[in-house]
Amino acid sequence: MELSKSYEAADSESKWYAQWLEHKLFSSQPDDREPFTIVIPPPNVTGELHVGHVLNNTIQDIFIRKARMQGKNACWVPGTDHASIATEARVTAHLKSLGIEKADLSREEFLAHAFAWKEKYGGIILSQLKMMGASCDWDRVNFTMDEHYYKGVIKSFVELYDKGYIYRGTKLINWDPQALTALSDEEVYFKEVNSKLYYVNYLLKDNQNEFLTVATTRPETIFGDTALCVNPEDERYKHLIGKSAYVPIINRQIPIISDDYIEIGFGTGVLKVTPAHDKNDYALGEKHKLRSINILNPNGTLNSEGKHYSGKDRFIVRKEIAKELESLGMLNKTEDIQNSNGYSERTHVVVEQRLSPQWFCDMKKMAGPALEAVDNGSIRLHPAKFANTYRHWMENIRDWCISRQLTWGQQIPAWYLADGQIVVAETAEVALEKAKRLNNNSTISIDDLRRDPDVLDTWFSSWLWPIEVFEGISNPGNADINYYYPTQVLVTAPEIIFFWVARMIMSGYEFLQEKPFEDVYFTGIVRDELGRKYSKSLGNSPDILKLMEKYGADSLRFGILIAAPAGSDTLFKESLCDQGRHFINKIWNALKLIKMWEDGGKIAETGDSAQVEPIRWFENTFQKKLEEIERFYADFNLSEVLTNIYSLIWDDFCGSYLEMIKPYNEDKIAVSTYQATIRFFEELLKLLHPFMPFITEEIWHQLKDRAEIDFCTIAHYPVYSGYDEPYLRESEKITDLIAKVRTMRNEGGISPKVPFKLYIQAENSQPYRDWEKQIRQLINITEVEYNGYNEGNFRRLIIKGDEVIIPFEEEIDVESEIRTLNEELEYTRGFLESVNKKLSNERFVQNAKSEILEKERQKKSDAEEKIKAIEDSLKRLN
RNA sequence: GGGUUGUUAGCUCAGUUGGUUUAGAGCACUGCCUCGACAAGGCAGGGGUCAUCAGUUCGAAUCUGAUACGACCCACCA
Repeated sequence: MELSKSYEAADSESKWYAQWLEHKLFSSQPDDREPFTIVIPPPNVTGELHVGHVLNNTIQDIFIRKARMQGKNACWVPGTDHASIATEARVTAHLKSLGIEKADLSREEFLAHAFAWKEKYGGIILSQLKMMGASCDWDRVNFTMDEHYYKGVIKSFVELYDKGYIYRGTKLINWDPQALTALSDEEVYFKEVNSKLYYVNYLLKDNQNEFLTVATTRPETIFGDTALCVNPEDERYKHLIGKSAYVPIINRQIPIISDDYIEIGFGTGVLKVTPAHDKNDYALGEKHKLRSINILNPNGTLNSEGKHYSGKDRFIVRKEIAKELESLGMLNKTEDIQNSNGYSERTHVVVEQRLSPQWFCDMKKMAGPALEAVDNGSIRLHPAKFANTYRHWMENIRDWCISRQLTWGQQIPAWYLADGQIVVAETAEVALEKAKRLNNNSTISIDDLRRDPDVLDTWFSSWLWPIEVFEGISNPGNADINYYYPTQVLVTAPEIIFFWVARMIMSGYEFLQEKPFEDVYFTGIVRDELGRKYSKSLGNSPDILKLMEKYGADSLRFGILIAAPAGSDTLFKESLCDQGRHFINKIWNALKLIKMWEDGGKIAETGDSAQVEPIRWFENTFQKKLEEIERFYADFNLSEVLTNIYSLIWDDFCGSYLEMIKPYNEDKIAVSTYQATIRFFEELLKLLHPFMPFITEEIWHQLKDRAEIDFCTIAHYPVYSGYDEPYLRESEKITDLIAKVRTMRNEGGISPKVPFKLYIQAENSQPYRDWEKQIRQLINITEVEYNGYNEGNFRRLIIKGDEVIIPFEEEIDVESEIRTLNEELEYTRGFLESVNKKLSNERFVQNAKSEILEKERQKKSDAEEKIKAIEDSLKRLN
């Protein structure tokens, strides 16, 4: 069959993916083999593939594919996350566009709409993962709102409640005024912003002509002020402690208290205390038994405490109240300052502190074993530096606010009785039984129980992911969880180390008394070529689908992996995909060359001993590189793995080996050489397969006829078996000779087409004799003569300690010849001197390891030989 | 404020416990080459006082300290 001129990625990719699925190559069931399990970090069900997903999922695919080829039972579990805030917002907006208000719907109706929406639009990302070549077990797709998953989350809640870890309490929490829900500390991010510092005057009760000036960034919160506070040591204000002042506008009388929390030098040294809207103020309020006045509605507008500002948004009030204060003469001045504000991770609006009753989970007990696991290396983080970050967070862990005022999510399994009693149970029926027992009253009916309307934080379901995808909580002790858990590698972004990774470790030990995974590989952040994060607002995100269409999934995978150094960010640009495409083209052309031999009858039945050396050389080179590649894999350094495979294929196989064995003119290639070449090609395809699954599968099949189930995807991965280092060093003489002759031709302007004769002066000429055929072929040599010294003004090259003489028909420039040799002589002498300096240093000879000493001696004798050869050459020239 | 981390060629990065040459790769750049796999290519070449200073050592890109600039994380700011 005629090969096409170039590789057609689109056809090949859809063809092979379909075949892989048809033959169930990605499916996994427990068996006798060693399991190798990865659970995907579940993308939001609303999500679409972006460049970060490509990096993350390609890495997982590489690990999974390699493990599969190494004979392990590879299982990659895919799925999506219900992402309660994001999805609820999307569904609500969608309904609105249809003229339906969420407020008009019952809980059940809304959920029905949400599930319908999810069925229709959700999970696009999973089909996009397939386009990327991800070898997930698609029979195991999980969703965090699946029936078993929902049940597992509820069960875990009840279990933790019964243990006393989960409790209900009224605390100051982070409030998202747009999503109208509580948030955990992790869902708030801080950003430096330009803002104004307002200096507001508070009149003193005792002397209505005097005032205290308070510097605040939030003048709209004065309605919630319940004290002023100064440092007890502050000489300016000492006499006022215990007195009172009036809040401007509303003229409420508030006490002036003291606390050493106040920094004398900061602002005016006077703090207005607003316990309902600030964490530190809240603490002060508790300590000094102050009133707490909530001035905000849930949506961020002021409530009736805000008097004539009631109903207006906090930011509008801030501007208006400044004007009013100014008109009243109570605004001393304003200053521009930089301060940091907390924003909602989901809606990106400024978060408010709000006092409200919520559900919390006490994490302190769970943190113990989780911290221990990372400290003692039972779980390894890559790069290891993240262990410090992890430890710091774990040691300072705070209670987790797990309730959300939303509908889309697992509803909290808590029921309230009329008197405020709380019953927590997996179902209403069990809750009723518990309520009856609790009150010793069998007349309580289901109607007396009111279920908490709130749902759980999405992360309260995600933290069970490695367990519940195998139904380890809803159906404990089943065959899957016993076989696949703990999983092997987790590949994720460092941003969610606290959100997710740390919590999975805690839940693993809490629910299964076992770690969830052995290694955690943190990818870097993918940035554009200017080092900026990809973001919607910058509009710099590449369209992944277009890139795949243009370059193919393999090239995209190549592009993103080659630029992803271990432990730091990835700078991505489209030209990297181009490099991937060039690479594919190179491999394709190697295939074409080999096919040409077959089709052109270039294969000879008889053996050819002249091709023994290239085969031996490549075998050793391959093994040497394989050793390095395995080392980089062990270090999770995938870009270096790929770089090495790339150069092994491009430089060593195509650039050197194929050129060495390529039949010229009427020559033929021995069938043994041909078979060795096919074998090498196969080994290379296997090495590359985890990175570029499609092109390798395509060539795997083009290379020879195969049985129906013979796929590169399940071929046996190459095994390192050692190599002959002295042999490889010896053959450097040949590559050195070839390169030097080419350089000489280049510099002398002598065309590669001009053939010439070679004289080689060498103590041991055997290596040159073994490679003579290749030498003649690669640098166009008509004849090689050994140790037959030739008089005359000829070019001389020094190969290690050997001398190579090239006679030309034309005159050569003796002067430049001498100059070149002198330069080399000078360099080598300098080098020898540095070696001698070391060797004549007694302390070096005494202290250095014997192998290093040996190396230095080898360097010395090499350099001396070389100097002698150069000097001989110079003598003959003079 | 606490912590982590970085600074090596024009760009992106390697450089293993200090000693494989007087520091490497890819991309970019320069020259030559359409020669029967491949111009999406081949062959060759130029380019770095390893951020700065001091120290340890027989020996430092590598270890220590300081300085400069940068990145990130946590806490937090009236």
